Amino acid sequence: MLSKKCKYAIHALVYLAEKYQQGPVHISEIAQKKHIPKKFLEAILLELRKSKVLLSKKGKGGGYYLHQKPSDVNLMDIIRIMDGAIALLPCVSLNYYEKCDECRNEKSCGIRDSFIQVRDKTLSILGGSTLDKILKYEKSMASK
Amino acid sequence: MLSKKCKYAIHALVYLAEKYQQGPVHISEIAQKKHIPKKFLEAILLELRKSKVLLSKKGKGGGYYLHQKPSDVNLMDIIRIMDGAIALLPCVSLNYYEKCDECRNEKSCGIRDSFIQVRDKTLSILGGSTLDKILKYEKSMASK
DNA sequence: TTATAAATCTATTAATTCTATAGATATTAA
DNA sequence: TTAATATCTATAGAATTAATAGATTTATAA
Repeated sequence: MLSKKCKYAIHALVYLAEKYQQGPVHISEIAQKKHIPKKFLEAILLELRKSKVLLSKKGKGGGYYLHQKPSDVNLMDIIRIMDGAIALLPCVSLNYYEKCDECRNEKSCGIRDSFIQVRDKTLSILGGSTLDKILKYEKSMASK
Repeated sequence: MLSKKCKYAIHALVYLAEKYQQGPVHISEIAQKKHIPKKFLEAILLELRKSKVLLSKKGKGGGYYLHQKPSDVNLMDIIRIMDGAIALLPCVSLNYYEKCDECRNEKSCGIRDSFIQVRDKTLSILGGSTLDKILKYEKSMASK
């Protein structure tokens, strides 16, 4: 399961993709529209800014906005920033690998093999899920 | 990420699949061979017994053993028993569904769509990963 | 120059979950 | 009757998650 923090981050980013190139958006606006606790969202957006996903402008008329085009931001990257590993086992993670105590010979571990498959499929789907595709999907479904 | 409890459960079950039809196996033996804290493993095996995955025999010469053939036990079922939902979002889970506060119209949510794909691929891979296949894989790799 | 509105930073906390352990009890086989 | 085993109840420390509070900094506009 993704953490709430991560889920909030995704929703906030989809909202900012909708407002892409329309100037900075207030935290309060996002919090209200997406039903996210404001103070919590504050910390989330700050984290996304530090990871170069967002840019911000302080002071009056300030707010947050996307650093890149919506087509350059995907769910895989967001989840890794907010929650860390995507793989279901540490010994199978590409970015957050940790050795497993249970098996001596990693290569012959039949458990790993299944989770490597899950990891690769998941990365492929999430890596292809960009903010613009998510928006397009929502607009195509809204008319139905 | 799977919990350690779940990972321990999988390793223990693979071990019991190896000893299938060779009588009950002691907790201590599994704990030692798989490097799992004994008392923790105790709770895990008890949970698997209550879920009908294992059977047990008390007293001298007792222990735990598989209730079904190794080909009838798969990772999907084990993970659901130990950790609950497999889906990455509650609003996309088949067995542990929960409504999402962030989106009004679930059907038109572009985020859900991606996670439904991840869920289905994951279930398909894990559902097909049975204990006997895991064992076969290990034996085929051990000779290399 | 000043007032205001916004992000930023530091700290804290409540709740929950995870991981693990301790000790008493029940059961079975020899 | 004894020893070996699972079973049950309770507990607890650690880590993580989710959320809040309040002070500070920065930028804009009047």
